[in-house]
Amino acid sequence: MLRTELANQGAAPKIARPVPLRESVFEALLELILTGHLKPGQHLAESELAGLLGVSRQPIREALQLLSGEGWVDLHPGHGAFVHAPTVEEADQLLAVRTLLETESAKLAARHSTPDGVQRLRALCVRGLAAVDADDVDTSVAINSELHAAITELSGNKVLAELASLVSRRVRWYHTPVARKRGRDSWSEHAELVDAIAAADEDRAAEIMRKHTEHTRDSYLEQREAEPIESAPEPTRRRRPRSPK
Amino acid sequence: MLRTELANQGAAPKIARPVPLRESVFEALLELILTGHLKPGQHLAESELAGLLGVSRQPIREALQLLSGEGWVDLHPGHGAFVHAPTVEEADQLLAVRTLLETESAKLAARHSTPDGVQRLRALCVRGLAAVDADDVDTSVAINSELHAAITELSGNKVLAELASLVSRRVRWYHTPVARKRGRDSWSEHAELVDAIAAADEDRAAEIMRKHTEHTRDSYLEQREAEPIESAPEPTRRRRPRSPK
DNA sequence: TTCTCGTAGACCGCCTACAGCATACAGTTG
DNA sequence: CAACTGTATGCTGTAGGCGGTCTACGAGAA
Repeated sequence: MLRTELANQGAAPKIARPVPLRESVFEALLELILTGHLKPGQHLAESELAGLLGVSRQPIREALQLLSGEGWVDLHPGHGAFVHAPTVEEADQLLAVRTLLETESAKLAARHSTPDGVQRLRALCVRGLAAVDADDVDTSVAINSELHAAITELSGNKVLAELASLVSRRVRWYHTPVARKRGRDSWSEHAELVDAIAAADEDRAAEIMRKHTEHTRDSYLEQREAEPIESAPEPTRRRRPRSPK
Repeated sequence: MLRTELANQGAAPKIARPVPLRESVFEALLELILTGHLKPGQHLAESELAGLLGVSRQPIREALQLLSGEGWVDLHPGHGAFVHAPTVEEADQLLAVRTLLETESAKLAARHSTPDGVQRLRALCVRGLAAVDADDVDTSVAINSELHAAITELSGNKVLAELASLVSRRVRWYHTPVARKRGRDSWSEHAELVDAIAAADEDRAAEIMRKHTEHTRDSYLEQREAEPIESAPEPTRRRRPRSPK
């Protein structure tokens, strides 16, 4: 994983707005966190990451700040960065907030629904079902995210869409394996949801979305004990300060 | 405004965890933005700010990243940082999201209300009313924020509280002068709200909060034309790239 | 006059270097 | 054997500097 490799991720040899290194680093580190190569609670030494990615500490620092802003890592001044270690309590709260934001989005999407927008949603539903039929879990999860993002965008409230997107990304960290369990159910709920949006039935859309996200939550809670998130062992080189408060 | 001045803002001569310069810079820049010394749309040259605050460019860069994460400035790769220029559309959306988050917080706060927590809220109401009686608008606004923060914390959902806090801070940028208009009304609504929370009446608390935030919104909308936010004139040294997508 | 092109200046993104603090460990003392 | 202290090492936070790019501006051509 060399520097050139990182910098050229944009494909085009010359881009009008060159993608700053920090964004490539951001993506790379997030990938490492989501795939579990960097475990929750683990201390992230800047020099180490710099060596690993073949860049200097500077872009690493900036990427860590960005990651901190989205809640992926915790920054403890003077102690460095640590991969955020989600607690079960926090996961519950995130899921609750997600339900709140997505429900409102669905309501607004129904209020402002357009034939064009509905058609986009239906297309995503088709692709999602196809992925489930093909047992392609990863694609199914990806399209699921796309669908939810499309609904929040259809709501017309960009601020709401941004927050929902943020929270959803965090949630996905916890419950990706859930999709394996309830793939088909999830997509039939999606179809109903889109129908409600197409009919501009705000209350029904909101209600379906609320139930939908709560189903997802329940599935997550069920299998939480089955496959708990693995954390880094406590003495991970550098300890985080007690009661950071 | 020298470096020593910035670094020693923590008051105590020796702090266990030395506050990194970037956080002091963050506060300083945010203050400059909120007070209008840095106008919306204005280009923020790193060297200039570094000279102004008496630090090197590094902490400035990191502070700008943090500010970007909270939506106060926009970072355009290769073009630098610009003070975020809020549109009326965005303000409306922020206010709508605030209503959503605060309403849910009030509902949860009523559900989880404790005598101890309610007492804290009442104390804040008393102080707030006192500030209004003394015509101390700044203090009134500050305590208003404290009260809302206390309610979101009482909800027991930290994720929700954090988001609500973030959105509220953004909102306050737009409507601080609103408080001047409807100070007393606002605090009588607060009192009702706390009563509902004390009575553990979820629906009533939610409804009061919804109306309360919408009143605030209406007041803001009314005086928006009266005192529009002043922006920096277009040619502010460096232009931001056209249509960043 | 208006458009194009070339040049100069300014600024950003990144790298390297250094000072200071935090942690770990070994030696010492009770 | 346990607790404490001094020292060494690693890491963070900040400074300063370099190369490349973008903007602004003036000269020349249509």
